[in-house]
Amino acid sequence: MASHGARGRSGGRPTLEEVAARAGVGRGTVSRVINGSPRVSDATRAAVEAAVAELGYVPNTAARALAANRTDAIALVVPEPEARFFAEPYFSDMLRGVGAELADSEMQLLLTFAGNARGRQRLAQYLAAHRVDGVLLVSVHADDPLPDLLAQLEIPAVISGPRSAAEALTSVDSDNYGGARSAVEHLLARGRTEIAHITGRLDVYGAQRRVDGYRDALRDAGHETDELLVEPGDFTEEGGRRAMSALLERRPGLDAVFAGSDVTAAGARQVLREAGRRIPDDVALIGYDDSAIARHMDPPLTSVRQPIEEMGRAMIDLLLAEIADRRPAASRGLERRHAVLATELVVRASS
Amino acid sequence: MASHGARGRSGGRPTLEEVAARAGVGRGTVSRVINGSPRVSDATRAAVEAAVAELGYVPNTAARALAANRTDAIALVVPEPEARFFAEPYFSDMLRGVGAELADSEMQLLLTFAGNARGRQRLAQYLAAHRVDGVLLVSVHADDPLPDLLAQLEIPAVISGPRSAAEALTSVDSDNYGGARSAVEHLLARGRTEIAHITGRLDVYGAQRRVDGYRDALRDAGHETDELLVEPGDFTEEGGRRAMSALLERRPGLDAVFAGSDVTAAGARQVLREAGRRIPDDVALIGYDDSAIARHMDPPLTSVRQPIEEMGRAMIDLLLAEIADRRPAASRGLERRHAVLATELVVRASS
DNA sequence: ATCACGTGTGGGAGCGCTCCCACACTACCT
DNA sequence: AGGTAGTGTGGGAGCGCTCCCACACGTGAT
Repeated sequence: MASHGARGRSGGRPTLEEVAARAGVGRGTVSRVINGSPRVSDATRAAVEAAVAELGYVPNTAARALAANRTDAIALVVPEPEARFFAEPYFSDMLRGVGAELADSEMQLLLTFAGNARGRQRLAQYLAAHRVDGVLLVSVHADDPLPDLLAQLEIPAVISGPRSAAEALTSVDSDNYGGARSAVEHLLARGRTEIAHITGRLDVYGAQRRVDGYRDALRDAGHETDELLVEPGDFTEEGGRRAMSALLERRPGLDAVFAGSDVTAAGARQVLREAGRRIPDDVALIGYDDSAIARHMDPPLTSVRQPIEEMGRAMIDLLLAEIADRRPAASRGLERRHAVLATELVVRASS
Repeated sequence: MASHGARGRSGGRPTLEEVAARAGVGRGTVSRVINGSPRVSDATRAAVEAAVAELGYVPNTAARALAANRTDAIALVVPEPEARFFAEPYFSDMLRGVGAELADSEMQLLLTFAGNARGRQRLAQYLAAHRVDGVLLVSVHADDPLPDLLAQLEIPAVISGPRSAAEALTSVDSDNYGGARSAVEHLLARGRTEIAHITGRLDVYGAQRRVDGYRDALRDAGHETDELLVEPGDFTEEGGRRAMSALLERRPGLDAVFAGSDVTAAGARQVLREAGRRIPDDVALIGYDDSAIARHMDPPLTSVRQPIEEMGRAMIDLLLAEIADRRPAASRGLERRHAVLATELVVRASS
């Protein structure tokens, strides 16, 4: 057996040319049918479709990508270690929305982790090779160079987070400020007076905005700011425990805690229990994200729902639009390129 | 700093040809350097590498794929709804092993969900288009047509599970039978006499093998089979609760439970607690997977550790070898194409 | 009749690579 | 001297598409 015969012409998949021959038309016509161009007569279209079906023709992605200079793929970039991706429901919700919105598109989704230096390196290489038509960037940190890199490479990209994170990039955000306000206002309305806040990781934009919402709600209600009631967390359960311990020590009289995430609230709850505080009788507790944890906690946790799945959908919509705009290199419409989605307070037994 | 030098040309990225011109060599030589061929003199190689660096050359993936008829990508196919993927540590461990082993390869990993009919459809289309060089198939169910499809399309593939699942495909499995035996033998050695088993989903091959191991261990120890001590579960917490309730009703005198997964064990634990049974005093409990849950449970859960991460590594190794073998269309070495990795019982306070 | 258009259609010219053959050029034999 | 390897190198011939120009047809206005 000739070793170089592996390039087998006869045994391979059918090509455009073969379909064209079968249907008795030219290559261009088949291409038009495949790509849904309207400039084909009904009879011709039917003949081509028949030939495609008979031969089981499937377009060669590589050839298309080379000729058309596009890949029909987009990347969901997670600049976090994989462990966090699995630990936080945020990402799975986001992925669900993205997947759903992408379901009826031809686009293929690539999941890319870039949690360490090596991953960053690979990603940069990857983007430089233009292996994707667009990028979805979630969980961007304060000093992250990724947005700049994307802008510089002129790769369409949508970021989840506030516009300030990367002015040049389209963004989709949820109303972190308003969500935090609604939580605090709810606690105030229930008569709580000493309300603590365990923040998220402050190098994540949204976490900072929640702190702002917390502060402003208290200030607008006439409370004076007590910085000892604010303790940094990091979105993890362990961080929640640590912060709660610190808070109890500094302000044993607190009667409510607004946590930066449900997971954090779970950690805080443990410490409160161990300290003999009843929830909500002694201390009211509110989380953020309204994830599955919130529903299953004992008692069920009041939480600020972010429309994460919708955010995923919105991000895809904007990204696809931006990719489509890239073809005719005009009309760089700057209108409504920054979306903010509303949050909702889901009240349960913990408050 | 010269990275912008050649950009003006046709507005695009530098090509092989441009690198060749810059280095004063031919296209073929540059290609050889890029692909690490040894048939290049040191001087020439250095010149080419300099030109590559100066121009910031990055190979065009599409062109390479078209010319070489390969994609440098492999797919990790998860034939489950996305929710399960996130809920079960099994998948994240597997992904970690796969990712680690792939880190120093040029291969890119695609994560593909095919949990519903629509996903299946997309996947089939995807495979038919040969968009990947190989496939990793995890969590295959009994009547799944995917292995056959892969064999038919002649796409290199490695399956996680026993060889019987798809004789034609390379497989990597952990010793489910032995793992279950070791768990039961441990319980027997501790003097337990009425040992129940909550199974995994029985349409998953591994779960069935664990039942076999459970039965054989009891039989070999001279116990007679009591089918009322076996209750089907589905790997979920809820399933564990349901099964435990059923078992307690049928066999209130049981003194040990071997659960099909740690998550299942967590569910069983809740029901045991509510029924007033102390662990391990009244009832010993053993899980499977040795996931994070096991370590953090109260009391810490004895569990059968599967080397999932290693399985991921092994799968990648075998797959890459198979892809490499595909080039010279000879030597379809059938040797050691079915690997079985050992399990280990991790004993903690619950037994 | 001529011209002007719009509508379908065929096929040439690439896209940027890899593969492989041909061709130096150098050893080291007979 | 001629022969025979082996080594490094250049470049033609594609891979299977998309893009776009050319052209064959209508059809209606001049």
